[in-house]
Amino acid sequence: MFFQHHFLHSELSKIFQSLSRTKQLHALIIRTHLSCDPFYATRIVRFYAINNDIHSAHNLFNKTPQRSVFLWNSIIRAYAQAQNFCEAQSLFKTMLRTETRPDCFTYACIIRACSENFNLGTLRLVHGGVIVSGLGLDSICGSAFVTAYSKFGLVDEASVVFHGIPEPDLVMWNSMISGYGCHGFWDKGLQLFSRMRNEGVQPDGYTIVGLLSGLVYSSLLSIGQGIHGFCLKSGFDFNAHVGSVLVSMYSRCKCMNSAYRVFSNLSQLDLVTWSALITGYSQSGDYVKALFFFKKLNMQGKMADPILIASVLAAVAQFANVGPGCEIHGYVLRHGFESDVMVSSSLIDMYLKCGFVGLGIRVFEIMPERNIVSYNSVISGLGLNGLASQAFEMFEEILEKGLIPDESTFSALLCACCHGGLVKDGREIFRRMKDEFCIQARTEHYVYMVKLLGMDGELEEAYNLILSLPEPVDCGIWGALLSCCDACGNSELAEIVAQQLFDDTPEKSAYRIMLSKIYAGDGRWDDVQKVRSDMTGDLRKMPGVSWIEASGNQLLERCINS
DNA sequence: GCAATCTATT
Repeated sequence: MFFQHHFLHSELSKIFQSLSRTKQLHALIIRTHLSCDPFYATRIVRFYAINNDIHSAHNLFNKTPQRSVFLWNSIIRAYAQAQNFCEAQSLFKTMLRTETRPDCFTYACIIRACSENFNLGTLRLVHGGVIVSGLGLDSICGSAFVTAYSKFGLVDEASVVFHGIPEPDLVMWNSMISGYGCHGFWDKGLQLFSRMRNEGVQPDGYTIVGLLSGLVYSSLLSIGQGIHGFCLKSGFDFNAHVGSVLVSMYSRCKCMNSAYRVFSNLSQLDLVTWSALITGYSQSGDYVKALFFFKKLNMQGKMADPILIASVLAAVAQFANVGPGCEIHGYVLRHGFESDVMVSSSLIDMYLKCGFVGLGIRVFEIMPERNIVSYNSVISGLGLNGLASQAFEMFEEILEKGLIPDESTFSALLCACCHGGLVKDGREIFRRMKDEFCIQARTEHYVYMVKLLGMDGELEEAYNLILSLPEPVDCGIWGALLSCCDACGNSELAEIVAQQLFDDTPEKSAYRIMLSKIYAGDGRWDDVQKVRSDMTGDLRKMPGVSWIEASGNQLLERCINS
């Protein structure tokens, strides 16, 4: 008997990565009549869950009469991790009717499940339950609440929970800093970081990740560099997660040299880090490097995932060059990614942006399963290629199939109307979006409406539409009207619109260039001179360069604007 | 003894 116990303990201390080993161990425990012991049952339930055999885990749970809080937590967690929130919740409710009281870990698991399941109502109920059960000031439950409320975008509520805990632990600080970071409140995150250090709490990798994730604009580069400096001093740059977030921070800031430097110094590179680098090159317009690193990844025998493939295809689609896109299509077929909705939608997008409408539609037609994202890709691509009537046919198909159009669907349709000059259809679809589908118009929708009206000469109506919007109006919307004034040669309205833009965004030179161009068209050279002389230093426009590839030759076209 | 709250790429 002693031997058996000794043997079992040494076996249990190993991590069971294989289902067959778990089954062997389970059989052994049944033979030794230990299967009713909640200690062994908990371990085996956990092993089954790790090996994705939730059925066996549940069976064992059912057969164990004495259920400790550990055993309950294991089975609830197993369902929550398998995304079966219904079963997790129903087990939790059953648990509440037993004598075993849920502890902070039970609640933490349920709280997380509520946020992953987007169930705010249940989250609030659970919050009440936690307070009633006397765990209202517990920092483990508190951290889970801070994270959950943040995921719902309710950062203020998260902060109320955080400030209600008298002695926050490190995880609690980290949860709040991440909450701020995820919603772009990098300044509040930094303030909290400095408070935390003043109170003598040492940050860890999670803290740094939370801080860095808030830096989403290239104007925040120097803040990111400061945090990077702190990482170097504190030795956090060896942390794989921190390294990966540094790569993506520099990528977002379009600072690819630094991104690559961090990347090349990392000792363990996983797919997320590779993706961060490749996406960075893709989004900063360097598709050659994006493809180069994609190939390098493959040469190391690592397999890309749908997210990375979509990102590389987006890089290729920015250029009217279908060759590399076809190569990636081959890769997709070879590795069996064609059934992934995200991959197929990116392929459609790529082919249509490169002007290969037939190929894009073909990919769409053979997709086994189409969702609203795939339809949106097709509609937007058809619109770009001037095929507005086909775009509207697709819209009808969405409705026939019972799919629900979203904001992007209407964006794509309005864009199609702009390209085709379909003012009447544009007005109608804009009205239906609001009245019939109860979708609130966003900036991009107004930009398209203003363009559509303005290009048709209805400048006054476009202007009145903007005036009817609540303040502050996005500069993209005013900018759209300004370019319409340019196209219609209306310098009178252009002056009013431009003044609005100069007040809102004095640092953007594009609008000043546009106004000077409008004056020039009117022959008002004195005014041209005045606008130009207002532009000093950084506001001066760089000469534009653009190129297209035609039958293998690069045609370089240089336009001197200054 | 066992379960264990907070991290990165679209």
